[in-house]
Amino acid sequence: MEKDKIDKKEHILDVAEKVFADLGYDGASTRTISGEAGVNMAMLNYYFGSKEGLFLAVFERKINSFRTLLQNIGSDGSMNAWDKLDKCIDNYVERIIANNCFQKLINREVSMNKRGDLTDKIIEILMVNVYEVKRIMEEGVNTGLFHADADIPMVIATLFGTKNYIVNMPQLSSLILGHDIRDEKFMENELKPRVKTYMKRLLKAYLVKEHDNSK
Amino acid sequence: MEKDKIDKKEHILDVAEKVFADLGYDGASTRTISGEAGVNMAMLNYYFGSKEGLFLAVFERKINSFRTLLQNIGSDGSMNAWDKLDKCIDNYVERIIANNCFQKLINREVSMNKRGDLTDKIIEILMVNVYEVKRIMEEGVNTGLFHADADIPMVIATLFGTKNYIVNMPQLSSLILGHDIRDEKFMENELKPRVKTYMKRLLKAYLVKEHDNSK
DNA sequence: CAAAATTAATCAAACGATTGATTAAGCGTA
DNA sequence: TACGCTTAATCAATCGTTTGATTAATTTTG
Repeated sequence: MEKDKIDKKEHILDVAEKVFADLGYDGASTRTISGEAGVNMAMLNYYFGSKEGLFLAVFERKINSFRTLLQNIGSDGSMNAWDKLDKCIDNYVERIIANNCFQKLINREVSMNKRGDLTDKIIEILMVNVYEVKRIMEEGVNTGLFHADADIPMVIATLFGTKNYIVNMPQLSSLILGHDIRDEKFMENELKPRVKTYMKRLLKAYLVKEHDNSK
Repeated sequence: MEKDKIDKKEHILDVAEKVFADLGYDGASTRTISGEAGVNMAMLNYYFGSKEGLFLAVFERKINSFRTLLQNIGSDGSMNAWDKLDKCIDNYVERIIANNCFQKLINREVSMNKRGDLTDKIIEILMVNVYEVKRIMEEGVNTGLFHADADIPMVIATLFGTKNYIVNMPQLSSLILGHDIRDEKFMENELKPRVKTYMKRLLKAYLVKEHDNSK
């Protein structure tokens, strides 16, 4: 049936995403990917032209689904900046941890300076989300809800950096947290709510007006 | 002069560090490294045994100087947990931003899942520093200085994650911060003090006892 | 001290293994 | 049969590493 054709390509992309994330672009050989996917090596070139073509296909498939990630929480008039920030955190924790393989891929690729055209595209898309968060935080400052001296750009670095650290260095954060974070159940039932709660408390403590931010 | 002989190994390590940082472990071939260093290919194996040995030599040279630094802070009886935390932040910001190439290299390799022996060694070394910071924070909790409900492992993820984010994704953080962070002057005169101040305020706001951490 | 013996450093060349990619033959279905 | 899919076999290139020979430096010996 023609369905198998489509599903096989998707299956290859699924496997390739994971292998690329685990081993890096150079470390992931076409033989490893095809072997893991249970298909003949030549199928990769047949479907995607080349290794780089496969890599790009992995990216474009995911990136398209990422485009609408933060669906304009900022423009929702029924929420104040605190609620919006909470919603951002919730959405991000859910999304990032669910796609942690791809997240590792993104970070490795961006941290690598080569392959500039692809990197530029990734950054451009990532910035859409960054600006959305930034806009919400600045709204909080402007409406007087957040601390006036808050360093918003740095808060963004903390928000994204903390979750990146957990996702990108699972061996390290597993040791720190005392559990293997690659365990699905622990991830879903404990880590996700824990990260959400922590991030909200952390940012709230810093952004709240009452505390002294000038020391 | 006989100095050249000793300096040659150091020179190879210098070049290897840069090439590894630019291209990654897999991407950096022994031919590229030896070529860039202006030495014969066989010298890498002659001096360091293997490519992996060279990589570990690069790694250990950098990490060793930092290891004792944190340990001295933790065991200093004249400081309380707040002072120690401040000092940790100062040292880390100075150190990591000054060695951002090396930091990118570390993160890229640790984020990989396979190649166990090499990654395990790196993690083992990194954990020494992590545990030292963790010990200081737990001291703050146990002595009643820090908030009892503070999520220390997550705070560590924030501490390291925020800095990693800035260093690893310079293109992104440059856009967020509004300046090119690869500009030496901006980095030294503005970014470093800014990150220090921010990290101290952020962690203090979260760790301080007075604020409500239970919402 | 000078000649001889030993060690260390360096090199070009080549090793076997693996890389990404291509080929031509075979397969199943319409 | 004809066409899209799949396969094993094979390609040249590159990988990390090893080799044997050569030179430079050091030590030992007479």
